[in-house]
Amino acid sequence: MKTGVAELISDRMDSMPAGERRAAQALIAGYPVVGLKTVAEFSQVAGVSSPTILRFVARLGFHNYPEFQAALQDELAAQLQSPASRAGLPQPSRRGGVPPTVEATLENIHETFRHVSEKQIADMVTLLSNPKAAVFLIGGRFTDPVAHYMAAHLTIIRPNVLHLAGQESNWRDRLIDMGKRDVLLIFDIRRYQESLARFAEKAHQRGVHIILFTDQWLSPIARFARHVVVGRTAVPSPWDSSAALFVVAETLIGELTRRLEADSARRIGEMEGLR
Amino acid sequence: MKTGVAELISDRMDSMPAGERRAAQALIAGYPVVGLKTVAEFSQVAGVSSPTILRFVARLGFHNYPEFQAALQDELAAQLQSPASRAGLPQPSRRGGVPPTVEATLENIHETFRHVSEKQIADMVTLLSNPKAAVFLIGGRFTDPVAHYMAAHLTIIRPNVLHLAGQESNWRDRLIDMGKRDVLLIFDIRRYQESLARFAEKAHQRGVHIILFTDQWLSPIARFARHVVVGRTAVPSPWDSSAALFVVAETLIGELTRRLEADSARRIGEMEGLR
DNA sequence: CCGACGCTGTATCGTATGTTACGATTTTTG
DNA sequence: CAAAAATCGTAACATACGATACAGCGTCGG
Repeated sequence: MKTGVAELISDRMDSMPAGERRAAQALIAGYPVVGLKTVAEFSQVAGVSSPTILRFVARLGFHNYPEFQAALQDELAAQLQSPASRAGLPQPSRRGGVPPTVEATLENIHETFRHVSEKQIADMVTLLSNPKAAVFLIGGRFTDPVAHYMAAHLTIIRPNVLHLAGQESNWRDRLIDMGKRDVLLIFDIRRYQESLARFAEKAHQRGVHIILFTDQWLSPIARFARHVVVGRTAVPSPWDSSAALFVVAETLIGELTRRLEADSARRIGEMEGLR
Repeated sequence: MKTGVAELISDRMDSMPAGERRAAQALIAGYPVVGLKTVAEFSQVAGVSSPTILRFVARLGFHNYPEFQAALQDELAAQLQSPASRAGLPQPSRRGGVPPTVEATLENIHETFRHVSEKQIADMVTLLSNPKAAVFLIGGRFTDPVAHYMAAHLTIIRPNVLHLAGQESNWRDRLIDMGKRDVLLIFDIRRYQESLARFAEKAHQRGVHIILFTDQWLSPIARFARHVVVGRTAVPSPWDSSAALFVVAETLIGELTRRLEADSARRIGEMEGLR
């Protein structure tokens, strides 16, 4: 039975000393190329000494280093030569390659983007690309980190970005600063938070453009939103998954960065100068 | 301009002597694996002598054999890292909707879970399932929201969970509370933050179990980590993507919830009662 | 607190590897 | 057809590579 080197590693990884484990991680990170280099180079990449590398390969069951390299080469040859190698056979042990909940997540992301048109994304990016208009972000109990993540990026590429966090009384007072040209990004999945809905309504009354990220059951805030992004959240797990919304957020960040390229490049340059 | 080795060969193939041409054909036939073997083996496969191999690589423009091998390795590394070559496009039916960056993200998630074994996940879950041991979470500039997201869930299903946020001086003092049984979850992708590394080292000296979420270039914290999760972050965008790490985090949350089902159900019940 | 064990790095050794010189053989050219 | 040129293989060489012995160090158990 020909068991792959990568599996050998993940099997015995935990029964290894610290140094050899570093070797294992370095090999996985640059698989399999670093294993084809010399022992000295390998050791340097892994940050350990040469003998540790040799002990590492010995623990995997090889009698010497060349034998270990030969195994890698055979594996590589088999992988590259078979034209059907694209289907994802490299892990014969694990069926489907990924755990079911991850598979569901992948499916969710895919499905989410089938319903979010590129035009919709472009429209939202346009809204966000006006540097005069302020951008506010807020989220619910589990989704606020996603809002935070998005805010961390937006702050870099454009001014007037504010993540509304902390005490409710804290951000409620920010309503006073919101005007017709401004944008409010809300993340809200079930169970939908009452406080968020109240906040959204007030903002809506002030003429703020609301962009809502929610799940397929639609937060009540959708009523006030200019744009609604529906992300699939169902996974075989006790929790809902926010991964799809996370990816949508990253996509918006990327697109907006592209759009503002000229301006944001100068801005980033200035920021570097301030260090 | 970096022209591939294979192209170099086909360019100059016809201006080669018979022996070197045999070498070229042998290399193309088993590309690039035979080129990574020793000169003697290469010569044997090609059916020529060692010096002929040397003259062959010299004609391609390389000064010596190791330089030639290094070029092959670089080429191979670049080829393996770009997902387009391998897993390719397993979904030819619905390639329409998703933008390229999303496609890359999906591929990243898939690839990430090829290297994270289920056993590794199970081990990490075991570490996290001890309610006596405290769990601390921290992240870098862009990844701290992911840590926050994970903390929000963990807090519900088990006690002694603390997200280290805010001022550096703030969480540094928390070291005093960390002991040998405790677990520290760190998210760190490039550019790796100096402050995080210092913190990790201190925690490591106190005997804390460190679980590291990083990118394929391995944060220096890997040196101190008991478990290292390598997430793919490359996307066709100015930013790196944290989506893969996000999904890993969700997976851990789900698995841990399942493991603690009995305890956490009672705990959640109590929480409901407190409203 | 102390002894034993295991892990890791430094230094050293033998050897396999890449490299070069030179002569044999084939191919080319006048 | 002969001489010259070019190509190729055999053999000797030097380097650097993998392998090993040993000592320092931290860690665990008594």
